[in-house]
Amino acid sequence: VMILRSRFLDARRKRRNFSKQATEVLNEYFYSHLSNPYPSEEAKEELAKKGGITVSQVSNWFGNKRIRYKKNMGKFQEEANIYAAKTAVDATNVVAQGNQANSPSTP
Amino acid sequence: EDKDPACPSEPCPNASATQTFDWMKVKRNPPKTGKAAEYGLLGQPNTIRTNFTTKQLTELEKEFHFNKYLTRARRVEIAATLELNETQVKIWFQNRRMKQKKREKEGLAPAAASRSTK
DNA sequence: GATGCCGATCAATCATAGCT
DNA sequence: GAGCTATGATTGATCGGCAT
Repeated sequence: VMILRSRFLDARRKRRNFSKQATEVLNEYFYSHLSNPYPSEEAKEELAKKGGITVSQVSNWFGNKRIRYKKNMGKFQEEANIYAAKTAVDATNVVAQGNQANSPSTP
Repeated sequence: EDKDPACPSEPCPNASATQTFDWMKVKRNPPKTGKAAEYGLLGQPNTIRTNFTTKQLTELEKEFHFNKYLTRARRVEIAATLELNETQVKIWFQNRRMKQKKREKEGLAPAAASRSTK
């Protein structure tokens, strides 16, 4: 039965890629928090504002990003390096003081 | 204990540079939706995501419009009628409620945004 | 102690965008 | 224009926490 498998009730039609700015903001956060890329509701709102997208879209983006990143880490290495260079903040672990603003890796 | 002091600065020539954090190792248990998985021997029965038919979705949607929450009795009834687990019906309603909430929340200020709504 | 709901997330899939 | 990959959205089901 080739029943209408078409989910002709999907809003996914007519999808539009995010702007360069939005993608930039999202990736910046993702790679600067690679140890725990789970933005809080507040952080999501902030990212949504900066990127000019909705909070749901931010959630979707992180959901997809996390899954796809761990599915094929190698594929994102290059991208990771690019963004790693332009970041420094790390709010998750809070390794106390004495951390350089150089490399994201843990001393 | 599983810290690998990879190469901090400098893109070391060693394969993957970035370390693997816990979240990357998270694995979800496969859906035990089965009930038909009783013959879980031989080939793998079906521990996969169930695909609801249009008919089932239509009925569920209809019921949802009538009641956002189900009583035990109603759930049993619907599950039997649609040939689904009680759990599947329960979960469907939970997800449906969340979807409803999400839509209401967003459908309140789609685009536009003349002045930062705050 | 079991059961339901919520909020967040996962994981697979859909459908389109975009490049070759 | 087909073919393939990248990507945003949807959704059945899981996880942890809290309430009953």
